[in-house]
Amino acid sequence: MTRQRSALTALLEQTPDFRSAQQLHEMLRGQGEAISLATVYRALQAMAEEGEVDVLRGSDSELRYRRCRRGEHHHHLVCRSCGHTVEVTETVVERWAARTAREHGFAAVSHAVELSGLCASCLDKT
Amino acid sequence: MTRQRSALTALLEQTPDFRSAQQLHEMLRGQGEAISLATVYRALQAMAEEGEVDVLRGSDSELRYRRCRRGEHHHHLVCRSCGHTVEVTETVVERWAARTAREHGFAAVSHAVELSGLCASCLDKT
DNA sequence: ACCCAAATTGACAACGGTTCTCACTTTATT
DNA sequence: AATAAAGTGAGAACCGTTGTCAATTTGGGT
Ligand SMILES: [Mn+2]
Ligand SMILES: [Mn+2]
Ligand SMILES: [Zn+2]
Ligand SMILES: [Zn+2]
Repeated sequence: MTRQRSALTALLEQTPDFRSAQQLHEMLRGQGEAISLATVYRALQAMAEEGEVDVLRGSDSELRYRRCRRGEHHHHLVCRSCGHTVEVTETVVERWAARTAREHGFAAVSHAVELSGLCASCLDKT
Repeated sequence: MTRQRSALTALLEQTPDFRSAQQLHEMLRGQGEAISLATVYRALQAMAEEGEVDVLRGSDSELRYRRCRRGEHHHHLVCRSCGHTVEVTETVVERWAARTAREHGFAAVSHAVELSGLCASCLDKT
């Protein structure tokens, strides 16, 4: 565990919304940390493989990362305006996915499910 | 409607699986069509905006396109080995998405749902 | 068929996020 | 302190995609 990694880990711990590698890098620089962009990318992808952070790809092509509270499998409801994120755990979708796969003779099926909309507070501001 | 566009349209019509812009370009070149890669990109993105083709982004960062049979909203069950694609229309997920959004005070919620696994024929080959 | 404005095309440069390279520094172990 | 292994930084390279702009093609009016 290096200085750079623990700085990133600490930052993720106090960042509630999904952020891109570049955003996280800027945030670290902004608070005086000396760290390179390449290191941020490497650390994030290592954490993602370990399941320590969740990865999300928006409509654009850039990945965004988040330290999620619950360790178990879940999905995200993300505000497309402010980024506010709600973790959603429910078995309805998992059952649907399993049933659909079985009906079509598929196996080893994984699913990608994300919801994006406008959160209550963003709706108030209009 | 130009020569290039109709060639691409015809190709998509007889291509059952999701293909990338570059793959489609190579296929057209392979059958003797003179068409540039930029034109393929432009045509595909126009068709996507018109809803004439569906767009899917896999684990990598490249987009894949497919002329889907049903025009209404649906999801895809894709074989990660051979690309074989099944269109899935069911209301379970839509209801779950709407309910979840409402429970958390979100509005204007859209959902991205994709299933990927191994199809029956790919399973046989093992 | 001809004219012409508008749309489309092709070759190539540019872009943006990400990954690679490799010399150097830091870490962990003895 | 000595040493091997792991991590880092700067910048180049990568790759799918989008932009540029001159040249070509298209379609509607005549
Ligand atoms: Mn799930
Ligand atoms: Mn749906
Ligand atoms: Zn919001
Ligand atoms: Zn298959």
